[in-house]
Amino acid sequence: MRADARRNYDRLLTEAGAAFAEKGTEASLEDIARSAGVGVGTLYRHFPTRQDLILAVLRDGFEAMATFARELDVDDPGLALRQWLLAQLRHITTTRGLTAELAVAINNPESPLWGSCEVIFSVGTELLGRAQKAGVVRADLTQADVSSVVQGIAWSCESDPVRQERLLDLFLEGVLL
Amino acid sequence: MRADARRNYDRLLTEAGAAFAEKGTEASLEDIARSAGVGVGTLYRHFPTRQDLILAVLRDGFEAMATFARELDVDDPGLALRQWLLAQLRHITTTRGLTAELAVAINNPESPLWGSCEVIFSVGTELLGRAQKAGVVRADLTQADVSSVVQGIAWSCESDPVRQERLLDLFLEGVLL
DNA sequence: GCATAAGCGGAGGCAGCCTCCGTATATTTA
DNA sequence: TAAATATACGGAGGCTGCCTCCGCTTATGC
Repeated sequence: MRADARRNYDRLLTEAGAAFAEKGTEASLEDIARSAGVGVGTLYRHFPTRQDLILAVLRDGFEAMATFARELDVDDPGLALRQWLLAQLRHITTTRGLTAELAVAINNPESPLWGSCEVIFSVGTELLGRAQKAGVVRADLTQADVSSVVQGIAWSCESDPVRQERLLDLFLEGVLL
Repeated sequence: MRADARRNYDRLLTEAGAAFAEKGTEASLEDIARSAGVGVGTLYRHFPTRQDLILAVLRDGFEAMATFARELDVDDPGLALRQWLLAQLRHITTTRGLTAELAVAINNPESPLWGSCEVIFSVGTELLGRAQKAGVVRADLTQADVSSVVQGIAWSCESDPVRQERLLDLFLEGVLL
């Protein structure tokens, strides 16, 4: 790879990382090219699709993550696992787009979307309350917890209902008394 | 509201529902207007933003969901809750966009994105394995389960790290021995 | 230094977003 | 029922972002 190509590649990666973190993964590619000081043609030659660019940015972050993971305390595997998961949460969150508005709305009465989530929320609360009264669900669980977990599972296994069910069961086994 | 306006509103809602289910929430609004047999101007008058349209479609579905929930077996609250959550998963999944490519990739060796997820996956497997060997995590848990749950939590509480942590702990309490 | 392979960049065609306003139609009034 | 009025319609047009294509530039090897 020619020296100038390498330089442009690196600049694009840096700028893309900043842009995605700030504006989400839908940030304008022309803007990214501009702030890297190259033409769009150059961007597209290095990263034929947006996906490719996102992926390259993620890969960068992944390496740092892996390093972090290898340095975690070996003597306390439970704690280490937890720290690892937390770090991942943080990383995913900074690179993820903004599609979560609805997921936020369902737990936030201030949101303009709240009104139409209310029915669902109250019905869910009712069912949860009943299950708790019957003593089959731990009492400290809130409807907000439940809806977030459900949203999350739905999203993360969008095209695999079998996995969705498995994860839901995993969650419930910790929740059912 | 004038009769023709009502008619167009309903048509738009129907077509939008179909389009979002088929192509995700990024479906072209001009296409939706066209298939509803109205001009884009009409679409934008009724639904000033894409968000408004998505919301209206969801609201439609929510009503059916609430009806379903009210009919669930009162004598078995645990089962009723589970059925309710499953129905929600299904509903969310059909209306959600397609941003889940990465979430899928991390559990799918066939995906073109798999390569760069591999490091993360193997490091995670390592940490999980250690925790399991130490007897602090149940043995039947897989790395695929963990990464899906983490992705899901990250997404569903994107802008609220406190909630993220709480949900993670909820999950772990069911998982830790 | 020269040849040439490698890389650059931005014009241009296309698609989707959203606004604006002249036209059309439902509803009200007399 | 016909005029008056309020309400709603539609699509042209301006704009932004996507992606391709190809003539020009520059690094590299001899």
